[in-house]
Amino acid sequence: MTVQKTPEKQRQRAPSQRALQTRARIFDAAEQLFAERGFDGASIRDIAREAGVQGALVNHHGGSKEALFHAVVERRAETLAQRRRARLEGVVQQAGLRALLAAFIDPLIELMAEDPTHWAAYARLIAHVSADPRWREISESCFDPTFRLFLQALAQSQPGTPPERLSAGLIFTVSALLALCTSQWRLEAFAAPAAPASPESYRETLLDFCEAGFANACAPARA
Amino acid sequence: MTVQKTPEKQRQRAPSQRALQTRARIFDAAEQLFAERGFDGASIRDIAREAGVQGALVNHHGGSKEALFHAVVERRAETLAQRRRARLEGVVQQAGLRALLAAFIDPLIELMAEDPTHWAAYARLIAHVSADPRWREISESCFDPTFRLFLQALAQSQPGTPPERLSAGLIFTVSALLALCTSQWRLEAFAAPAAPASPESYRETLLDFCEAGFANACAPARA
DNA sequence: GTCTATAATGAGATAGAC
DNA sequence: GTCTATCTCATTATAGAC
Repeated sequence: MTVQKTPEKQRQRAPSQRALQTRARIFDAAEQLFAERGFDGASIRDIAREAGVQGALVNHHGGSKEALFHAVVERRAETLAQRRRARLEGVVQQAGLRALLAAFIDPLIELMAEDPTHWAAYARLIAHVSADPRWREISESCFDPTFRLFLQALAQSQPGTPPERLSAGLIFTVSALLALCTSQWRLEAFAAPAAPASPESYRETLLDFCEAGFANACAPARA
Repeated sequence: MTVQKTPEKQRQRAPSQRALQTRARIFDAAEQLFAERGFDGASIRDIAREAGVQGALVNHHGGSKEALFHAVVERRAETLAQRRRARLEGVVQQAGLRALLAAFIDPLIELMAEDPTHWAAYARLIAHVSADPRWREISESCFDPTFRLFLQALAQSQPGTPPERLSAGLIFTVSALLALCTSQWRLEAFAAPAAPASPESYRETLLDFCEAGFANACAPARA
């Protein structure tokens, strides 16, 4: 199906403050519910109720349900991508594997720490988009470019590694990162109840895991 | 919500061959569609059409939609769990990390190789169940017991490791395994088109990645 | 921009004949 | 066990008053 976004009518004048707030509330509610229940599990009505507006307003601001989903994902994608690019550029050529992976991993973890309400939901949303081939287009436009950027940097860091090993390694890293962001409850279910286990310590564990995994699965020596 | 399975009426007589085939077709269709589109994205009507039966038959054999979902997941869960337990028991005490992880990873990969039509769909289904807190009960009954078994074995293999590091490591491993099973398309999208990259080689990469990751993130020395 | 009202469709589930 | 027919409700989306 073609994407059919809200047709960009020529705006007569700038939207009012109230309209912008309404729009933001609708987007926040949609983000929350799409993240919790996925695209099919969240209805426009649910979103309207969560946002405290009438159902018709959701269609007015978001267009079709699919267009709304696209818009909600795209809303924060550039923020994440910019932070990742900035961190990547801050890593000098020979900075090593760990710094490279941290440049990919940390932005999302940090955004979740800065604004958990929105970014924890957004992380779940990314997980939905990544898991469902139906949203492949969104992935390609929002996340793949950054992914490829890191792939290139990793190729320079691990010269001679077959490209399919590099991409597999980064895919494993992404999946582990998303598991960490979306399955806090699962982590807590298996950890000892005594140890509080801070987010920072989990970030350390993830980085330890992926750094060594990458070094071993993507070692220059291997063919 | 309580699970509300199909009430187990006293059977008058054994089901006919035809009935069993119908039931299997319905379950296969449900497995396929739940795997592709998730619980909410797959309708009973879609499942009936895919199975080539009338809609009412789906309710007859599967009960409510939720009960059908439960039943479809449970149908193959014990097969997978048995293979994993068998492989785990075949690993002697000091066999090492790699053998332990292979005992967890290989059964699913092998089942997918033996019967791709059903088990590739089932792997996607596991991914849905694992990602959605709504199916936590299913996870707990179908997959968590095996998970804990491996956690114990890993604790013996890596003595002194904090338990939350062990569970995090195994969760990362599961997520990477599921990514490998469900995102073949993504792997191929980033790999060089020249290299065919067999499933066996991806299994190797995954094992290399997780073994080293575990060894580093769950090293006995760390506190 | 926001509301009410409603159209049009599809959903899950069941009754009852065969 | 299987089918037809149908109930009831929720869904997305739009029309049109304000």
